[in-house]
Amino acid sequence: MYASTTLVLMSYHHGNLREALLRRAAQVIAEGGVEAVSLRGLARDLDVSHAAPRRHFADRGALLAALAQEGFRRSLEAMENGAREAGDDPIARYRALGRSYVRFACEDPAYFRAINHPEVSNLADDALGEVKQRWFAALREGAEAAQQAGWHPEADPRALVAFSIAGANGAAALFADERWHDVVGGCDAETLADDVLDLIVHKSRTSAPRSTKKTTSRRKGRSAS
Amino acid sequence: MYASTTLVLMSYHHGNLREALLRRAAQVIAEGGVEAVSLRGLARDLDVSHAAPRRHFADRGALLAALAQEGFRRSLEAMENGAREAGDDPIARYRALGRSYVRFACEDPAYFRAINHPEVSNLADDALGEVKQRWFAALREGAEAAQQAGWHPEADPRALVAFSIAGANGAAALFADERWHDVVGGCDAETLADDVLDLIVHKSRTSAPRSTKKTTSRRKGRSAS
DNA sequence: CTCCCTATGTAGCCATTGACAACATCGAGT
DNA sequence: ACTCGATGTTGTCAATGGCTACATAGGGAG
Repeated sequence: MYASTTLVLMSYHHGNLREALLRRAAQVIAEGGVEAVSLRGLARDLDVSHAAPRRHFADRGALLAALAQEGFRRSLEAMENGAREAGDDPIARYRALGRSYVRFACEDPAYFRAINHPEVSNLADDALGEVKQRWFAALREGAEAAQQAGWHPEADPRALVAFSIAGANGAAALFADERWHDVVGGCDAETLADDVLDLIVHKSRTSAPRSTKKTTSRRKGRSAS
Repeated sequence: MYASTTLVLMSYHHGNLREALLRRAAQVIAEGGVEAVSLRGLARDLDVSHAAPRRHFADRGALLAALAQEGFRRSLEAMENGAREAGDDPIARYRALGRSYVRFACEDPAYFRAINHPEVSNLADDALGEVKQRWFAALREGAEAAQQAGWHPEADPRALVAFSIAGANGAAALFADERWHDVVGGCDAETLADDVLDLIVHKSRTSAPRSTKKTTSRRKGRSAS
């Protein structure tokens, strides 16, 4: 459980409370949503006083902002890795970008929720804003490259980006949010996600007409509510 | 301001507190988001005691659920009207369905937020669940009809519905959420929404290749942040 | 007409939470 | 050895949700 990085001095008060808070907060979000995160609750869980978190986060919003920032970083990393593995075709890369985002949302709902929670979106946090901009830039660049490679050449580039974000976020929410569990219930999330992504970024479909798809052997959880 | 239905007896304690609470709550959401809604705050705004709302809503969640229910009703009504006006072509009707939803989200962000707030999504409210099911059914039926009319005939119907919901909700969020104001800032929301909808439900494009579009003379607000 | 009963609103209470201030302690650098 | 900054602790306050007991208005039964 304690795979911490730099030989934590557990002798002192706590060690690295900041990281512990973020970790625990992510757990809490995964279990009960962003609403379930309370500074005092985290403090209790970590056996520190109720005011200890304040030394690391000015208020609840700051903690959520840090969490969202981490979420953007992770998701961006996943998206870049996905695009890299997808090869050179810009359209395939862009599809992989989106697919990686959806996968990230499914595998780490906590960070996805942190990113997309309205309470977090309204925060004015410089560091968070900066990461968000980078995230958005990656998407925009991917969309532009894909368009130049022939993806919806006639469309307004801004609409393409909006469409992509809308689709990707919507698809991700479909699987990561409690909200849709009953709607998509009973489906294999991986296959469904692939199909939805195909509808967003028309795959070069050289292989099969959907159903002989077998890229989907990772996991099938999160389908039955 | 008091266009109430059944001759309210203002002599008594308040009249129809329930409706007043819902109305005021919608205002508060529009101004400060769902988080800003507090039972006591509403009670203060309406000059009743802090426990009065409890006579009409068991708890905060019940009020939000009622609000979301109203939101689903309104949005469904808007969508059905939009589809009706769109004529007979199932694809055009489906596009109008989505377009109406996005327009609803832009014009009445309060209800859109109430519908989509994670805190509300997790509520177990029977009436709300029932309306949500009807909303979803309308979308599914529209998607099925559109598919039979030639929209993505090769796709998995479930993926089509998921794609539609994802796209519509994502697009709506793009315009109704604070979150994306900086991203879509500077664009004309109506045109952008039309373009995004075109990307979701490929319009029968008999008119022009995008830009001579002039269906968009309603309003242009909500583009500059 | 009076009495009771239900719907609705009120007043008071308590636990939880976020936020703040004052104080305590560890440990590093002078 | 002393000081000081970083980190935690205790105490406090206001706001909130939720609960219970109480009040009041008005309608219906006798």
